[in-house]
Amino acid sequence: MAKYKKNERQEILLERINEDPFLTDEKLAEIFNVSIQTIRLDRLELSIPELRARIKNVATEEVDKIKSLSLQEVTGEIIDIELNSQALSLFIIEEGHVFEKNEIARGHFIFAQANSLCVAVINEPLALTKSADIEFKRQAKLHDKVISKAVVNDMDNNNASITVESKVDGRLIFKGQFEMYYSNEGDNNG
Amino acid sequence: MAKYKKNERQEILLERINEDPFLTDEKLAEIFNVSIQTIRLDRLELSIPELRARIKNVATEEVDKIKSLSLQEVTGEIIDIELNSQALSLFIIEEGHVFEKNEIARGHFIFAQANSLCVAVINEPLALTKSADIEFKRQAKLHDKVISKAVVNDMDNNNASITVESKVDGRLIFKGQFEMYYSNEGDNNG
DNA sequence: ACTGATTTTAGTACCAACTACTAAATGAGG
DNA sequence: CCTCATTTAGTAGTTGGTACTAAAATCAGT
Repeated sequence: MAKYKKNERQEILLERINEDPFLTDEKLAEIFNVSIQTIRLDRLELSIPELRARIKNVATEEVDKIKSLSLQEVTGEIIDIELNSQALSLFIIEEGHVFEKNEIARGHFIFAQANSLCVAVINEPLALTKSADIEFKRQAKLHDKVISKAVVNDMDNNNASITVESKVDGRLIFKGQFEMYYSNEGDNNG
Repeated sequence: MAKYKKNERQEILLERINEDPFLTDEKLAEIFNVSIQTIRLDRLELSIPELRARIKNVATEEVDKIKSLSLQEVTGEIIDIELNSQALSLFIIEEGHVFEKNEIARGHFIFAQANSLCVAVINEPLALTKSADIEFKRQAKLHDKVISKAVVNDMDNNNASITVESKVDGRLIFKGQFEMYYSNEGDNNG
């Protein structure tokens, strides 16, 4: 139970609280075998907020994450659109979109961006994907900015044919040919 | 500022706290134009925990949600697998997977299930989707149980050809032909 | 209008987990 | 031994409550 020096203790304290933000000063005092006051002094010096504030931070952060996830109804941000003609979207690959081990984007997000764009470019209340021919040309990695471009080739008889190309740094990573069904009845998309 | 009756107030209280768990009794008292004691009585009757407990729940629960999201590396639960041959997975359509307005599953989740299954069935450290031909036969709706079956047609020269069929209640909703690249180097999938 | 029950307020004591502050005790180095 | 840094102790005050008692207000039925 050798006590740490101030420096050491504060370093480890930071780590510990990072690992588990739910530790009270009391427990931390036990862990480091010092008084509560010392822990409080440490937190003050390191400007680590108190337990409740930490918990609240965790809670609000996670709430934000959930919100941003439900925003993913349309994957990617539409940056230019000419209805029934063509559209452009940007999708930034974040932690949630990649495989942990190799940081390669999961294919379905790339697909989702393209698919969402197809739905968006069609100016009708109902738009469903009927079929698609897709090709993954190269991998997208964490933090890549994927630009997707959809071009409507033709639209008639409630069917639209759309070509999508997705690029990272100008290099093609994905290409897809989408056949969509649309209708002015119904209320939404798919 | 007509005051609600007890029943009404408690119903709305529940909703309010569900929407925003960060409301103190004090603020709730203001909102409903009643005393703090009344709010506390209400919470007691409805067994709604106090603010701090609520926040803590959000913090811990949402951490779990994030974890379950990373579990979605494989979308759907694999229920049977014969490596390099065939596999079966179940994917239950939940709130997060559908368009709010019409409760139709977003296509990319259906695609993701199929794609993940292809990755899983290949018993190699690296498996990437090269291309796919897919067809959405009919819509999947909220709470549907989608059963996906992948059959490996052939594997050679680091390329696998896989057919996937997804069904709800025995009816085909999705069919896809996947061409995968695999390798025993690298460490993961895509 | 009166009564009895229901609902709402008020008020007190207590709790956890603190902050902010003062002050005393303990170390460690020169 | 003296001194400065570090640690500990202790007090008062805060937030957002619980648990409890009791009074006041409101409502419902006769």
